[in-house]
Amino acid sequence: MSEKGISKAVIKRLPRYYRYLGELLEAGVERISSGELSERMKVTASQIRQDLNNFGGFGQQGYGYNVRYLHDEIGKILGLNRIHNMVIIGAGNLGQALANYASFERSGFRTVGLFDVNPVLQGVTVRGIPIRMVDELPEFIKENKVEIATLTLPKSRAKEMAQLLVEYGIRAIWNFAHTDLNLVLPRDVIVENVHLSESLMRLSYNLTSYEEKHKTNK
Amino acid sequence: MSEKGISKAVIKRLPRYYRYLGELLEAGVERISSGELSERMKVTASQIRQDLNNFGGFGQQGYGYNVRYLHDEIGKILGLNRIHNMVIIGAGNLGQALANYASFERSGFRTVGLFDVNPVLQGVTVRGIPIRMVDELPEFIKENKVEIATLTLPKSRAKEMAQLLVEYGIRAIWNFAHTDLNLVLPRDVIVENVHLSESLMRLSYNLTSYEEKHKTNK
DNA sequence: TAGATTGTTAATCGATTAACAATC
DNA sequence: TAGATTGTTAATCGATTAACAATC
Repeated sequence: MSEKGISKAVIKRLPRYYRYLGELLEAGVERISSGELSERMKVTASQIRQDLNNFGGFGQQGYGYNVRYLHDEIGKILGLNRIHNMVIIGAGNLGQALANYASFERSGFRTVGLFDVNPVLQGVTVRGIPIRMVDELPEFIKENKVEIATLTLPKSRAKEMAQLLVEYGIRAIWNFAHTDLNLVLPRDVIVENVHLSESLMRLSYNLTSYEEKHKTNK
Repeated sequence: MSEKGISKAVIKRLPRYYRYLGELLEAGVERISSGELSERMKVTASQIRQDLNNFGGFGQQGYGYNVRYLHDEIGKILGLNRIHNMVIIGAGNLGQALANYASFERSGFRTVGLFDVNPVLQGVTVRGIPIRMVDELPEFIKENKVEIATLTLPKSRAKEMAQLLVEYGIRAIWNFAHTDLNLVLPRDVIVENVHLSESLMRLSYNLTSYEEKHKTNK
């Protein structure tokens, strides 16, 4: 019953399939073959079929895949068929920006609380959510069945806060701090990293190496 | 002279090496072996040596790597040894949050302009940067030698804006819109994606599949 | 010189692509 | 039934790890 050993590479692609299927759905497309989808997404049809077959046979020979069905099934695999309660820890610029992002709500990710250590922020509200102090966290997490904590704290404070959050019962951390939390947390806690500065460095690498490559041609 | 064919997997790891070396540097560590570094970073020593040797021999047999030297060399490889001028297109919550991020500045990424299509925002300033209207873009990009555009626009507007930016001379796009720009842009334009919603879905997948796996044990 | 550790080649492992039999 | 397209096995390709000779 339990899926096991699905590779990270496959999981990484699932949300993109989900997005394309959502767009097809909106466009009123009813069925699609791996061949057609492969053209749109610029991946091989073989990869699409292999990826999907990690989770089951969603298609039908001679027909292809029903768009709505496949979209919903991938949604279920991704856990989008239920509500996930989140708190945001760190109500600085990024924390507030994420709290304002209504679009996560549509996929079932509901921000129920916003926390900070700075007393000046206490009571300030963002999109109707008041900023609370972190000492209220243990109770809040239990009462609101919070699964996910978004960490938008400076790296100096992130590790200890992550450990506290886990003590308080948080199951997953969406980590925006520039540090590797997974090395200090139990393995059964999910950590998903968004390292913006690293993303920017990769961009910079590509920019730089592209220029290097073409310098001689000028 | 020109590096070619460095795999994406390697490039993805470079910023992390850079971060660890920066921390060692701050901690006053002078030299480090691939073995020691491998323990800290939880990767194999072999991988570290292989990765680095894509770019040159930075170490010394019997000694290891000089921390400062290696840090600086990786910095150069990543293009962090010069200033990159950026504009942010889309001055909503996320755009403003990114404009407020002083820490990118320290790696040489300088936000010189902030643009939006909404006239209501015209003249509002964020961290001293006034929000401008997009019709000023062509001139602004040329005058300020802007290389990178950060796209924090709703997906409906992202593709056409990306195409305009490229016409205006932008060399790279840091894409926060939920859409695949690379499919509509020339191949020599660098696109680095930050798909927050996809990141959240991967987190949700891991959370869900972990629960599935342990459900039976209860 | 002896010990340590790199740079690099070879072996293994995993992921992607190709091929095709199964089947709608 | 014939045509289309999946599900799945086999072949290829690439990335990671192991091993070790080179060398500081």
